[in-house]
Amino acid sequence: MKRPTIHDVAAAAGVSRGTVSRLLNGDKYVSPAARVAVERAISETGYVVNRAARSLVTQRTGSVVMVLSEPHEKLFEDPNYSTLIRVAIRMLAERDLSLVMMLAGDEGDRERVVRYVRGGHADGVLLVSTHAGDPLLDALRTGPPAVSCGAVIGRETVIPYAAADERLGARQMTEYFVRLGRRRIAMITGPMDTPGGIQRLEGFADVLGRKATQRLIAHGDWTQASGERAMAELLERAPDLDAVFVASDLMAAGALAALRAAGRRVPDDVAVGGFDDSSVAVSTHPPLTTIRQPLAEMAQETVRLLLALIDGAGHVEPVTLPTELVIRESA
Amino acid sequence: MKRPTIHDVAAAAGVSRGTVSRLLNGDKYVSPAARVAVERAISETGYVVNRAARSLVTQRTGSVVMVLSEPHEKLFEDPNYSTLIRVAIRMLAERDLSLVMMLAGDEGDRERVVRYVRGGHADGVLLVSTHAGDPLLDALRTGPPAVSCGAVIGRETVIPYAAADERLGARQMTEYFVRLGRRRIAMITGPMDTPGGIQRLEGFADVLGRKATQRLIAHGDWTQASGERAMAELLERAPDLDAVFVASDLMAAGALAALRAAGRRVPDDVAVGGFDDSSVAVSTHPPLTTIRQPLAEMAQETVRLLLALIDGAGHVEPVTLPTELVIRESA
DNA sequence: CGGCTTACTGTGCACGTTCACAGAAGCTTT
DNA sequence: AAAGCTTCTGTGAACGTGCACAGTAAGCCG
Repeated sequence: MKRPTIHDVAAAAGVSRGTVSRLLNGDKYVSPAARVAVERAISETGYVVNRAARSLVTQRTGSVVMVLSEPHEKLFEDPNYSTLIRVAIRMLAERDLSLVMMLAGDEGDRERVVRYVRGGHADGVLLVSTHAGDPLLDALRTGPPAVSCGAVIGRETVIPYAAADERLGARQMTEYFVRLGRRRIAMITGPMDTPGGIQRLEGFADVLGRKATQRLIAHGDWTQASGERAMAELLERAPDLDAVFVASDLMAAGALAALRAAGRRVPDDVAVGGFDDSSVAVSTHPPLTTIRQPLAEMAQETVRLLLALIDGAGHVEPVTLPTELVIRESA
Repeated sequence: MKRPTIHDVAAAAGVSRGTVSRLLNGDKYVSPAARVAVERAISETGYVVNRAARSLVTQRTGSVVMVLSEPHEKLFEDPNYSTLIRVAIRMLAERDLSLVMMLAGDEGDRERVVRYVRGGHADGVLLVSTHAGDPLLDALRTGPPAVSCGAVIGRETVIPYAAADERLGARQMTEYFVRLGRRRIAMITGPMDTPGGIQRLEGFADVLGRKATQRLIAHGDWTQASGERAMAELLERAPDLDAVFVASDLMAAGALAALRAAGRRVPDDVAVGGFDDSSVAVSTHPPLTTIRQPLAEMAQETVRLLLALIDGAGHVEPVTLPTELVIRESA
């Protein structure tokens, strides 16, 4: 039992291939009579266009590829990806585009992605958590349009993006600590080759100025374990700290564990602030005071930019969205 | 600048299309001389096969679709999906298959999935968290092979799956509570139209027999909020409980919050056991004693089953993998 | 009535592969 | 020396679609 083709539909409707094709592609020149005949024929035969055949002639694939650049072990530890994936699937589906997922954690993966994209297998590329200097970036300069959720360090002008105002968020948290009367405010940053790593530290320094000494700054890699390590390190270097701004909720969960192990009470002895307002923020004890990123909107805007480019827009402006302080119990 | 085709490669190598195609598809009849010439021509021209053209003639698409059946709001709240996605992408990539993601949360989504699959746009279907009686199941009876990660209630014999031994895991936790000397052991289950909902309750009842009264059982829907609600409900109905087995770590995180709100100490007053050993298990306070599911292996086996079916295996046996008790601080 | 526009329809070709087939060349067997 | 393998190669057809183009019919205008 073969799948019906456009020929079968045409025959059943008593018209030619061309007319069926025109209806399918929204051409205006189809008579009402032909329209109903074809529509009936389509539902009778259960016809579905063959994307491969269509791609072959249109040179479009009907799919967008999401490239996840985290090394494999850490991938997805952060629940934020979920929102992005969900929103992307939904928005693309409305345009009849499907979402293909690829990993770019190691060299082999990256090569595969490049082959895939260069081979014309996707109409657009959705970059996620791409680090500065990723060799993928050069390889993707030619080919279909690419956008990123979150800026790509060093390519801000080349690769359009939608992102939260990281720097603003960091300022909001730091100012809040200051308002609370905290004196020795430390920070645990993300990796310094990601926008979240760099810009959240910048916002922190914006507020504290020269008081933001190296001694009070430690670095993590977004994982919970790294947050715990960094916190232990800070407690050693600066036992008198009374607040810590952690650049992600997940790392903050690690920091809480380290503080507990050291016998510090939160928020009494040490105030803790996270970033993201992800689902872990409410499952820690105490629940995290954090900075909310409008993740759904970011995802939405990112996809919107990509769709615009796919539709032929020569240039689109990056989008920056405001963050918001969410006060819970950790500070 | 057009993309090179197989013709260009053939011309550059001084052979015919056929020879290039044979090399590409691993046919054994290619002379060593031709082989090197073609390989050089491929790398010189940067040739990549056009999947659309290939699909057209082979009737294969080179892609597998993962269908996520959770309603949209809850989707991905559980970090377990991450592992599955990651493993699936990797394993499929090795076979040059790409992973397409689709949602099947509402009627419109489901229709899209059916059209997609029926239209022959995927070589296989990977079902995730499909609930009993999902209309999708009937629609997918014809078409490419489908497997599920975790059994599909009511279709265990029709849709092959790889799953953890849910019932065993529930027994392990319940027995552990008994060993600890707990007397009034309650349970918060998952939704009763999912295997995790049903079988974890069965394991619980296996151990406690008639002591597993309705009064000590509450139901959640896997979300953290539902865990919190269910715990509050249990505390009301059975204030004397001294242990609670929660069918997922995420719900257990919610239960911990409810217990804390009620002033119960964990594990002193109430022992809490989770299920999954997901990332939230270590970010709660206290860290959760839980049942580890071998998620990576489950994902791996699921994909393996699907690949076997795609390769033409007429029938494959479902796989059940053992669980393991992980003792932390909550019990 | 001829010419011009508008609304619609059918047809041939191209897209880039794979596959079946035919055939050539070299080697072994009868 | 003929016949039969084995190894390798080239060629035509087919996959199902969209698009450019040609063509038809009807309506309108002068």
